Amino acid sequence: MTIATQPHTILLDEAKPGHEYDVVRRVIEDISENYRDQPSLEELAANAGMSPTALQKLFTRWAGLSPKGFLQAVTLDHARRLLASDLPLLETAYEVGYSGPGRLHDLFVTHEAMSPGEFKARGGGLSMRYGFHICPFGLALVMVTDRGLAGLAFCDPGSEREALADMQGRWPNAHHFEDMGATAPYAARIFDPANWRSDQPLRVVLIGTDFQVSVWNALLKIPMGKAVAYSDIASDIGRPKASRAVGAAVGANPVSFVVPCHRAVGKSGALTGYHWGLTRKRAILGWEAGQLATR
DNA sequence: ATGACTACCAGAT
DNA sequence: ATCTGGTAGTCAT
Repeated sequence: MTIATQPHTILLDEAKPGHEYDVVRRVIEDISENYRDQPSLEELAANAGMSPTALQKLFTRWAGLSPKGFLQAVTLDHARRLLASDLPLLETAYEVGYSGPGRLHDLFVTHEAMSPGEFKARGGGLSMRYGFHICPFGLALVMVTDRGLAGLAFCDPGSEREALADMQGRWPNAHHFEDMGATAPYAARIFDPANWRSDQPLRVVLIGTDFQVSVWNALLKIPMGKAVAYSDIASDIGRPKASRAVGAAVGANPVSFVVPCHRAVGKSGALTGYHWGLTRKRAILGWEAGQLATR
């Protein structure tokens, strides 16, 4: 069924990159609501209020993938294939310890977990610097400590307060202050694949319960372009029946995108949920497919 | 009590 | 043959 979208006129700032994702997001919503009847580029463009060629260009520049390609990349069948491919990969793939650097997540991440004591302190004695940055998926709220990246959240322009509250609530005892200068390099490093290099691994600090950390650790092992079922993660961490609890832990991941919680899907390949909005999950998955295709 | 889960069964298409 | 919806196990918060 087609939603009668108002002929919303975009008044200002159409060229700003932040608004680019706005357009893309609407198109993605459109696609995911109507993907069953294979909307044509013309229809999508009409709904978005722009010319087919303009949309084609914008979308492709954004995702590295045409709207059509994106449509396919986010399909159930596709997700199933990602799942089916090689499941043993979780067991074998990378050698990872809690401390040693390793090749994880094409982004190249070094991660360490905070001690249980530090976790219980709920951030006490920790300084968190934060900043908002435009990224391919809207606004990114980046939070860092002197030990590395501790938080990454998404939001749309206008809802910065909520995102910040959400994040700060996770470490209520920390000293939070804004410092875009400190966070900007992280944003640049994270969202531009050109900067994903092993010689400067991204330092990440995982702050959570033991169970959560083990789940996030498992997520870190999923390479780009692959997906894993919650139940697979459950088996991987040695609690085959805890898939539901795994879902909760995945959902609690404070470092979204970097810890690729978007690559966790239902056993059927269905995208079951995302703390920062299902549309965003689709966007990230589609964008990743585009990065792979362009590589 | 509550889920970003699953396996399973009954109807419906 | 498939899809949909409800149900009953499960387990860390």
